[in-house]
Amino acid sequence: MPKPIRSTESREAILDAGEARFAGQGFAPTTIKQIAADAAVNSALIYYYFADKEALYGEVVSRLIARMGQRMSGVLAAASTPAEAITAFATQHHAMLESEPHLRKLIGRELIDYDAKHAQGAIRKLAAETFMRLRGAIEAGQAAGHFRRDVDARFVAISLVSQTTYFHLARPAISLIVADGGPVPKATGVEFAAHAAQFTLAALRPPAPVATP
Amino acid sequence: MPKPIRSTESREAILDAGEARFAGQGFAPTTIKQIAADAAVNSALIYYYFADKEALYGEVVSRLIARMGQRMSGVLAAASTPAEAITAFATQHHAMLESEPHLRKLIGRELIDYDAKHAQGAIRKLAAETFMRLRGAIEAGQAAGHFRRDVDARFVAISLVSQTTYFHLARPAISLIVADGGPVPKATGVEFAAHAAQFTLAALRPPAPVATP
DNA sequence: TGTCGTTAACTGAGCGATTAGTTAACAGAC
DNA sequence: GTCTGTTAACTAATCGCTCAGTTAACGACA
Repeated sequence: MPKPIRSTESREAILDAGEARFAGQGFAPTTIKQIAADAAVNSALIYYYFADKEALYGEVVSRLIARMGQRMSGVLAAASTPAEAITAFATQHHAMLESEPHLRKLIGRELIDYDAKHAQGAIRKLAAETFMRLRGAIEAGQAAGHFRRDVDARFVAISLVSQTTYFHLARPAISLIVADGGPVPKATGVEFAAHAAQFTLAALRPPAPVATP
Repeated sequence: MPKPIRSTESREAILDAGEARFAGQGFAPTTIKQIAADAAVNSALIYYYFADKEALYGEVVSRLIARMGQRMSGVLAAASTPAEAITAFATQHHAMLESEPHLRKLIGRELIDYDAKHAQGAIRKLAAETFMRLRGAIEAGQAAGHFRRDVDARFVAISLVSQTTYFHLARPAISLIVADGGPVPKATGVEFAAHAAQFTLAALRPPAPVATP
């Protein structure tokens, strides 16, 4: 039977299917035939658009990280004070990891399995744009005297990111701690994101000035 | 020709080889033959000691997590004040992740790929013993009035663990931030662990009392 | 308007290599 | 002589990837 020509539609479908499969099962256990079936496409077509399985994987990962960077950069750009930037970042970073379920697994695996080699470019951009914006906000707060100055702004930014990220990455362990082994309630995630922001702001609070008699 | 009988020695060798391979490459890409070769053992012997590849993997992961829990519990038990517990935990947790290179990858993958299902028991024990000790130290500090009371001690403990863990998990990304893409210097890791402890203690510092006129 | 050439999009069939797991047999210890 | 530990040889299945084609769309030219 003849085949309808979908052109770039097929390519997108392959990328979407690949994202879901690679995120859900990992690289090796995912088969080209699975992706083809999910995308409703002949498996050979995948090799028409992508050099091989790994090249497809690379595009999937890069696309996802770029999406994440754009979203977080937007959040930071919209904040009007350093404190607000920190709060907004924590809240939105958590929300993003909650709403894009593939993110946590795909990026986690890319970092662990491949030392981010497929996403080099995307991660470099993430570091240069999104992370730098976050660091800039912290340094602005330090310059204005709202935050203590005796901490490395880069370290503070890492501390902030680590909290929201880890909460999602280590979900199965967290669930034992906050939910007795059951699924972590959505409200708890929101609470924790708020905690991370407050925690960070509290750590940045300048020490009480010494009384000058 | 048959080899001399090594019994439990062979079993241990298989577990060790499995640990290195599963950590280095992940579950699926690791083959039974590779493990057998590394352990200097016939591949069929693996099926003599373990039901299948997955059962072997489960034992490898559980053994590793148990080792980690024991070490960290010891660190916490040795601390004499809540503040010292926090500092010691951060320092030693970092040191452990540095000295046991398999930990980061194996546990990361177990959390992401399998929702910790192979390590259920080991992680449950970790949550009940090690994590509870850490939480207890924080609550003791709150009870004694050294730490502010308006934070959930469980969340604080997660915030602390997340920082040291994330630093190692996201190493390829961190290297772009603190080392311009090169390998993260050992000293930077130590500095960050110290930062995490100070950061946590700063966030726990009670707010300056309001002057009562 | 018709038709011819070219190219992009797509497919069915299958090769070659790999792998988890099995089996039947055997050596040494007790 | 039986049980534990160990092995070589084998199987059944899977999977990445290639290849030799087919089909649809489009532009050029008569």
